Amino acid sequence: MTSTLGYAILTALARKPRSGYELACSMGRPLGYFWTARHSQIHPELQRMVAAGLVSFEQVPGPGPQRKKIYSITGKGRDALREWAVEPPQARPERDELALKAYAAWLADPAELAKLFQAQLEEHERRLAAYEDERASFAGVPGSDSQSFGDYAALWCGISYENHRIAWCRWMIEQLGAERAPRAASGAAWCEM
Amino acid sequence: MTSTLGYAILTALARKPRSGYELACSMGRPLGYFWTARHSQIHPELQRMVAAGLVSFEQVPGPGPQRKKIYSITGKGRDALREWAVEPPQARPERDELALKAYAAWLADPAELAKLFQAQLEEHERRLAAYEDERASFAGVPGSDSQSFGDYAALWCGISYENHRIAWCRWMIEQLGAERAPRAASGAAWCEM
DNA sequence: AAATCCATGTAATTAGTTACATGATTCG
DNA sequence: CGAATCATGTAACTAATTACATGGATTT
Repeated sequence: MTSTLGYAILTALARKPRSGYELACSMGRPLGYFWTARHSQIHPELQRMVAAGLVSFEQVPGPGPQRKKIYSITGKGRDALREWAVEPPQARPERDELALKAYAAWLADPAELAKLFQAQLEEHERRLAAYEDERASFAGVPGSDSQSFGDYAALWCGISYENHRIAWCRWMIEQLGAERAPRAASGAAWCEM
Repeated sequence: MTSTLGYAILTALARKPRSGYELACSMGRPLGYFWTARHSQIHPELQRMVAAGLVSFEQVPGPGPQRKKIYSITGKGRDALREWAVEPPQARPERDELALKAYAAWLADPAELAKLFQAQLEEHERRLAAYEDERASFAGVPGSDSQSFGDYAALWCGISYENHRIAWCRWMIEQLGAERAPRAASGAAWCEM
């Protein structure tokens, strides 16, 4: 019915009403970890969704030229979101530029590539630490019918993903460091996390 | 210099010369696992890259209206690829529709959502099995200066990713099955793979 | 006074998908 | 003889980014 961005907006509005600005810049934690959009994409999308009856808005006198709009999800929007949530995701092909660089690793300078993977590793370690901090604020797994279950489930996914990425970066750095030295297949340790 | 698609094409042509058709449909294993494009995107890109001197082509009498073109990477193309390989990847924001659905899980029907994650789980298990098959054809880790190191590195990434995804899907199914029953935080087993 | 934040929009461009268009060869 | 495969291209459209444009309120 709407684009995936539309549903991303609906998941945010289902939690609490927001302005387009808030949607755009608080497309940081946790939503921004798995879906992002700029305000230039969000504002037109909100207009379409108002026209489709999925969201409504209310003008409030916020700063700026007095034209702050607070958007809320409508009953129709909530129904659409509920239906969408259980439909299979449209298989968007994975595009992983770092994997592509790894695929071309054999003709690159190993030391330079190792530096690149080191920087990526540190970035993923930073993200993992931030996710772990957030996880620490949960006392046990929320029930699957509670709002915070969504937060927790997405966080679980993020932590698992960062762990995978960290393991791969470490392995790459190790391999690139061990230039020319003969390597044994590391047996049971292969792909171990 | 070129788009990322251009570099994806160069990584393929650096291994062996190919026609546009072969590039398009053999953007299956292993390249297709982390970068894909349709022929309608590949043909114009090849034309641009010929103009930029990154690839060259040779007409050969293949089937069809005799106009099969075999593209090869040029010295300039190889240099560009070498440089690109060690540059930091442009952070393209992650867009994960399944994580988005998980984030909206609290207002969806748990049984239906579990079915969805079950289907995803099976898909990832199929892929993992295919990757493991490919991995079995390697006798140890190739040296980082050999062409097959690229294959192996990308495969490692793929296997690790599928393992992460499988673990998350299993956890989601478990949580969605345990409707309403009180859940203990599964302690040390949290996010365990 | 300048910078930053809050706030909303439009325009231009790039990337990517789907559909349209053509045509020879090979296999059943 | 029809379907699938090999082969190359263009056109239309959707999604997303970057840049342009405006302007009040708050902080330094």
